[in-house]
Amino acid sequence: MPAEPADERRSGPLLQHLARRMRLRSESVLTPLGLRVRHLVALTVLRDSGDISQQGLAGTLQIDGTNVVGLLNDLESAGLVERRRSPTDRRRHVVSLTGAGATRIREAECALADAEDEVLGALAPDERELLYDLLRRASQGCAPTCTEAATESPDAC
Amino acid sequence: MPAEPADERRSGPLLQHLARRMRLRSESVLTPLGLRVRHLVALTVLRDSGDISQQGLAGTLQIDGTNVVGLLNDLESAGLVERRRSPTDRRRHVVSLTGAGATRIREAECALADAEDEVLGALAPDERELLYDLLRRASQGCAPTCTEAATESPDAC
DNA sequence: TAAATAGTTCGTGCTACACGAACGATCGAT
DNA sequence: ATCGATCGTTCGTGTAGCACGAACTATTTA
Repeated sequence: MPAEPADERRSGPLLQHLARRMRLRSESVLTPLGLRVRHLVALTVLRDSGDISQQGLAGTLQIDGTNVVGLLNDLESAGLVERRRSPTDRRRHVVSLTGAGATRIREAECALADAEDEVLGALAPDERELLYDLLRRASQGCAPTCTEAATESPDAC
Repeated sequence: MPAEPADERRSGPLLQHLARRMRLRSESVLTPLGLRVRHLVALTVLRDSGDISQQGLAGTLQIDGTNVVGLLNDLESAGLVERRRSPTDRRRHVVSLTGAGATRIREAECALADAEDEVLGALAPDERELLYDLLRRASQGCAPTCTEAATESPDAC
């Protein structure tokens, strides 16, 4: 047998696992704030990527455009985001975070402290910060639409 | 207003976001291997945490015990895991990864290379390795059952 | 003017799960 | 030896998240 038993460890399954645990923990905490997890995900994306069209948001969140409508209806009726018509293309809506939205995100993040403590309890504070930084950069890296990368597939496995 | 606008950045939403992207990307790749994402998550947990009861697996995966049965039925009929009665408590099933299961994980991880490249494309190879290490340690940290921590809630936010 | 595009609304269907009930096998306590 | 609790199993039911398609309006582009 070969010495190395194929060191092909992928983050995918671990990401799924931790995300599930985090989601279950977060839901009960977020409910009193009138938010679902997906709302907070959308708000966070919006905060990190700035103004964006609904189509762009659908691409980033990887959800169907028709479902973006309902998601934004929730957030807009709560005053957390704003839909303005794009001046350059009046078909488009430019979605942006409001001041209230930014505040609500901070409140939610604060409320999530316990959930994060439970799920990431094994990590030291500086490690959690490192994790956050990696996740944020990975998230922004494929922000606009990764879908365009579907063509290239240099599978050298 | 205070100088610091509350630097309460949480990893939760980013975890959800990236996990979703990763899951969507992974599904099509895993299908030819006869696996769903949740199967690979279970196998990975099983590999990392060693033998475990079904109840313990339900706690770690945070899914209902009745659904663990079906999940393990899939994996066992594919020869990837084994159910043996515990010698100390014959009510229990001790679930363990088989050699074929370990092999299949490696195959799956290999096949997931493209998906990971797309989702984590913004990270350098050593950063991805770092991310994997953090995720794995966080995952193992709350392995047995975090549920016991539900009682304590020293919310000092 | 015609065709394509962004967003909206509605309906349909699928999948993942939670949850409860009922059952057999087994353990623990009495 | 008996009884209640526990583990795993099977079945059924319900719900939530989403994808997908159709039809429509407003707008841009060819």
